[in-house]
Amino acid sequence: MIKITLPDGSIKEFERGTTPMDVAKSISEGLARNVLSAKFNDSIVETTTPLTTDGNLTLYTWNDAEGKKAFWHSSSHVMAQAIEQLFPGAKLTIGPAIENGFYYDVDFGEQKISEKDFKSIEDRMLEISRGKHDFTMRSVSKSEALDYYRKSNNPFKVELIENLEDGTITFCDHDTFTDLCRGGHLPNTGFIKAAKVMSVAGAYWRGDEKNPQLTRVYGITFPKQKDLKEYLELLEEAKKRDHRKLGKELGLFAFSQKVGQGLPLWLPKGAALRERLENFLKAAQKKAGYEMVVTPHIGHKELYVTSGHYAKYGEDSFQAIKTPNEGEEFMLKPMNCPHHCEIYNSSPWSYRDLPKRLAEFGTVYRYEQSGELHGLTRVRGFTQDDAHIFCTPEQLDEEFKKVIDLTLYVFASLGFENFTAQVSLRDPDNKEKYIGSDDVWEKAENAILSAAKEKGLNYVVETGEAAFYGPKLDFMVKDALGRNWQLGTIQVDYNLPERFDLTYKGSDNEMYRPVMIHRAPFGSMERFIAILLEHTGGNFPLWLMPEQAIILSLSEKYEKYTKKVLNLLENDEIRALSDNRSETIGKKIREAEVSKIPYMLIVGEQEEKDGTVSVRKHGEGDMGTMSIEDFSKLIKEEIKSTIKTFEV
RNA sequence: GCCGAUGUAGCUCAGUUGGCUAGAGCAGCUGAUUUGUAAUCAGCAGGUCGUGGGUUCGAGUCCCUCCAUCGGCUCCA
Repeated sequence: MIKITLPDGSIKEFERGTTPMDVAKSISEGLARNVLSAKFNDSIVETTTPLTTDGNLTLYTWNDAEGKKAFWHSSSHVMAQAIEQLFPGAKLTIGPAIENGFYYDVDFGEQKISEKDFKSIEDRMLEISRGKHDFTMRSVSKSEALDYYRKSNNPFKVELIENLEDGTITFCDHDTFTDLCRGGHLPNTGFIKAAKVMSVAGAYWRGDEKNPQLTRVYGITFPKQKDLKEYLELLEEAKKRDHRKLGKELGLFAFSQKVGQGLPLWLPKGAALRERLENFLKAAQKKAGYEMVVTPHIGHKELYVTSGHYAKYGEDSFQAIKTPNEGEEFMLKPMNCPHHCEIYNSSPWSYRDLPKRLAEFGTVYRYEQSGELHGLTRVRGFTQDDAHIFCTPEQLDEEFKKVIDLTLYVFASLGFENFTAQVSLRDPDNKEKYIGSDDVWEKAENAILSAAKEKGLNYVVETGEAAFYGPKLDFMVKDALGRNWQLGTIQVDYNLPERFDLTYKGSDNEMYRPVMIHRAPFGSMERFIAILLEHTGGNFPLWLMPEQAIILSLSEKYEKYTKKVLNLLENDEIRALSDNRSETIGKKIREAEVSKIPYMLIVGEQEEKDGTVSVRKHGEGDMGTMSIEDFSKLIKEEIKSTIKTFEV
């Protein structure tokens, strides 16, 4: 007999060789019907794996992330089988579960796959599922495994197996299908009741551009048809919050083929919105001891040779601009740091002057490959809410933590609660991608890790994600479709101070090297506004709204009173519009609702007589009649409650 | 840049197997209406069908080039 401990702490005895499925059955028939996968002593096992020792067992259903993972991982086997049957000769590579569904990378060889084929793949998948084929794992020797895939002429699987250790290799079989697999499956294919092939895309073998390109087939499956329907509806809803669509509808920004791809044009309402955001951050930065600077949009090539950016990005950036007579080369600035270093160098500093915090809303231009551009989130010309802090090594820790506070303040003020903090470190196996010595990198990485820890940030560590001159702490936020974007960033840099020979005089009259912090709480105005649009669906906090209220007159007869109300609101610095057209009030309300104006003030005979407005709130409806002063007060209170001042 | 898809009026979309002068709703303009909480009525105007080439008696429709956009990959100072 063995002792199995369940998550609730209870311990039950079972025959040696009992399976997780048997345990589920012993608890309840219902659980047994719903159990999808299991974890035994920290490793994922099949529901049919015989348990031979005492241990902790967790059973997973569709409601657990692990359950979904097993579901989708198993589904990728089923899709692979369907593809193999429909596209004979297609070579399978890898097919993992992802956040929403799964994919399989396939070498289709000469065959083509497109959206037209999706339906037949889905149908075949469901056909296979209905067969209720068991997933069964078996161990194979390395030579056996290699033999199997050499015979089927699949160099990808051969390569994978060559990198595996003999004795650890397992295959998974279901129906007539066999795949190299580590495990973690549903009991059988019958659980899959709904299947959808979502899209195809090119993907490089092992994620390397130099390798051949495979076709990645994305799919998703569900235990109920209804779940699939809901998922697709959710995607439709998310599309309504797409910032590209909202930005156009709300008149915030536009693009022009003539101006060039990835170069946003800010329309009056969008420009005003940006300005409000800038002023919000400027006020906080002023309190935090930053000073504003302004630098040009171009810089001499030598500037970037010094910074190292030229060596790293010179070939892959907008090319140099030349002066007509002297042939001097200037680059469009891709970042502000070199300019700020030269501001630092414009006068000598004492340790007493530090930290020096230089801030600039600096517009930069980067050549992003055309396929990488994406609305406002990935553009070729954008404005960073940039600042560089030059401090002594002793001040670094404190300064870094202050920047975390500022960033958290920004995020909290704009309602970004679900962000991920990511510490991006150097890839220790690819040191040639970075500049600077090991010693300096170690110092910088430790500074970030300890600050993040001390601030109690819930962070993940990603190696190989650092900037080429230093490690970073990034604040990632998801868009409407769940894609992660880096917004705020804080970076520690010992390298540029070296390259620009930045110095300060210490208390001992010796010269020292300052440390530099690069930071941008928004990241860029463009990306931040894009993500904010997707989070709010265009219903920004009242203080940011292009228009806060619109006065809707019942008929042209009340034009005079409308003007009076408008004037009073303007006196109170409320951004308001008026609509005096000879349209029905229903139409005016509808248009105001569609354009997401937070408050509608309806005025007619009664209001004019009493000096009041009839207030309607966007998305909510009639709030009743109140005096103009009371309405002003209402607006002011709402703004006050959503935006707090930054406390240092 | 690579793989796949898309591109018709300001916006959302129709447009048969290639066949008369490319349609609709909304927005716009003109007029009527003077309105009480999500679309008043009528009329008018608006398109080199993304671009350039080709096939054809004939191309929005078929083929190629380029451009832009969308979903991914790679990249992201």
